[in-house]
Amino acid sequence: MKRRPPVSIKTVAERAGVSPATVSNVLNAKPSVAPELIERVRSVVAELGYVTDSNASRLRSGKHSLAGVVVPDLSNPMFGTFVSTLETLAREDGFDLLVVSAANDVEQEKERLHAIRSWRPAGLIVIPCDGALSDRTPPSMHMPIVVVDRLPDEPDFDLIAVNNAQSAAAISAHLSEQGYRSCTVAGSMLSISNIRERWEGAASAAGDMTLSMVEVGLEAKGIRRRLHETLTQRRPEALFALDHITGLIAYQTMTDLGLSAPGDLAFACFDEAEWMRLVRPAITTVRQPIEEMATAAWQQLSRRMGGNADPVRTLRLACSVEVRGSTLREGGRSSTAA
Amino acid sequence: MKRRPPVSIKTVAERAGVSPATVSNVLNAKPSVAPELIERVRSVVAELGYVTDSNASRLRSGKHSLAGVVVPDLSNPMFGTFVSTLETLAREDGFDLLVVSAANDVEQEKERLHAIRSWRPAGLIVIPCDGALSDRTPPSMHMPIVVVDRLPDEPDFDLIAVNNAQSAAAISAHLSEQGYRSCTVAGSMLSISNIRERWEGAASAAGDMTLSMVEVGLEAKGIRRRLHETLTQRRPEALFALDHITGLIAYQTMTDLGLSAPGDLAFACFDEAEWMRLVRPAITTVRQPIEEMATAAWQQLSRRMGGNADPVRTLRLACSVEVRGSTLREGGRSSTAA
DNA sequence: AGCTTTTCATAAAACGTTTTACGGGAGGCT
DNA sequence: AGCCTCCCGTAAAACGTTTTATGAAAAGCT
Repeated sequence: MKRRPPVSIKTVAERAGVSPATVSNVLNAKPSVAPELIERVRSVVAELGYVTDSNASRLRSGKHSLAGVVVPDLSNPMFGTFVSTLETLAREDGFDLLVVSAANDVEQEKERLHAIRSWRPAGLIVIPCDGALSDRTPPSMHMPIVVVDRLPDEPDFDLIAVNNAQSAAAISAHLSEQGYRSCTVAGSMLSISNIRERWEGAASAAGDMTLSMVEVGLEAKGIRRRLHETLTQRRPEALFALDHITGLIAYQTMTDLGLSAPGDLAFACFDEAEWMRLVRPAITTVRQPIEEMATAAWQQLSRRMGGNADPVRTLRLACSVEVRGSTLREGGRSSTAA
Repeated sequence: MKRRPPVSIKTVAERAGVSPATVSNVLNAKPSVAPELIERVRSVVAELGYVTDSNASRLRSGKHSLAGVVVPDLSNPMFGTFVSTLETLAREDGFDLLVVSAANDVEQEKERLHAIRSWRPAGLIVIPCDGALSDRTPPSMHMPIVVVDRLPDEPDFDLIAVNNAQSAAAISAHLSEQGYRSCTVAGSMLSISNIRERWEGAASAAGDMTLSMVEVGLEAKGIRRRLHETLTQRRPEALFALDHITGLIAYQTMTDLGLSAPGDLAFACFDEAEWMRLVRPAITTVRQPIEEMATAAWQQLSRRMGGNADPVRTLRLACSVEVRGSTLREGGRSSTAA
């Protein structure tokens, strides 16, 4: 725990008997430095373990190498995977990532969105808690922003999302086709655009299956209560959870009540987690292409940071619908469709 | 996408008709600024949406408000939860977090550990890929570092970990007590300290149950192959997975082979994930206190960043052992113990 | 009024870089 | 020899802040 004086470019310069400018030139591989000096500087850098201060560098050169990522909740493995993928891509382009998670709280999201500006990132990738993003991005925030997964209220941003409506419709159609006559659709909140889109999609393809929607909120306790009510009071023939958390708690609640799929009721979930393939019977799901979303988001942000000023663009990726035992009426075989 | 000129403290100063120094004084709540000026500056700041540049601020003041976090893999929900918890704590203390994940790769970890220095964080919290951390932290890296979860090779760092050996011993003892005569213990790699500790703990309490260890590696394909071999060639009476990934793939493999616990063999896992309570029978696990680890890590780092120079300290937290159906011989009831 | 003290705003320096502009020396040409 | 390039290294300015030192005006005192 020695308190050595910090080593700066000056320290290196002195020790190598050159000027700071020369050290800078060596480190940034500028032409016109004598080979001998390059060598000398390099060795001093290695010896001292000197690393350029990115902040000072950015300050002078204006070249940023930091990008910000805002997700609703890092403890959700979907977002973890998203960030993880993003990070690999960013590093390839020489960027570091400042990651903040908003704990599913709109207030915190606002605060973090503000705080992150103080680091002057070159751009932002945001999965907003809900749609009201423009409130939280003052006009003075003039850096490229790519929004992912959830539609912002105003179409001022590039957007990467999935085809929520079609995918939900596929599940709905499948359930109807299997002969279920009633289905409860459960999702956190309709104010979140992807939940809304999924509900609308499901509704559009229900055929003569009667559909009802229940909003369960974001907090575990409340979700559990609402689902318990739903399953005990007038149990539907099918249950379709519109997001991961709701699906998880729905399955727990079913288990607690001694209900199993598809015997007591069919069960499907938008968003796929590992365990959904592990339980028996396995659960019918819609799997989102997380890695592809991350890749598309980074590419788009990359372009924007590079100065591209094309009109704002929306990209919808396709999910895969995985039909498994939890929704099959008879002992039919599971299949996969787009 | 307008390219406004960036707004700096000077812009604010001009517009408010004061000097930059005054603006700084207002923003940092220094005494001796006339109330009227405070008001004037505040309103211009709000109007322009000005946010202090943390980098420039740090450069001059030497006060850092950034801390680094290095985890092996963000797509692992345990680490996601860890980072998420950490972030809340950090924000409370006015810190932002630079999060990097090493994709379980020692080379990448080294590279990131190097790269992160360029941001001059005030301190680092690291969950290393393996033990050989000191290679990767050159002496010139003189900032406080708290290591979490895995012992570094040299005890130069503060450490927060769990009582791996005792907890694994508890599982081992439980299995032995239930009358299983042979148990295969599967873990990624013994070179990772917590896996090693768990194996040693398990071995210490096996009683007359014969134990054998199989190292499966970190990569899904290899893990699957090794476990498949183990379960088909000379199937033990019990299987104890020493980490989350191994546990997940072990369970998948069992399912694929049509084996179920505890009938065909008992199954237990170190590390608990949601699904382990959802499958039937539920799985016996050791649950690590992730949030507590994060809290302890931040507290310790906080102290160090505050200048505390006490001798390096190791903290071991207790896990809870959750005995469930997957290891119970008879139709016994599940119980919980420390 | 004349003095001291207090109050409060500012100019300028500094932080660690990169960049621009300059200059000294070596070599090539007439 | 004189001149013009070219090569290569450096001094100094600049980036956006905070801090230190300075000084002007206001207030308090006899």
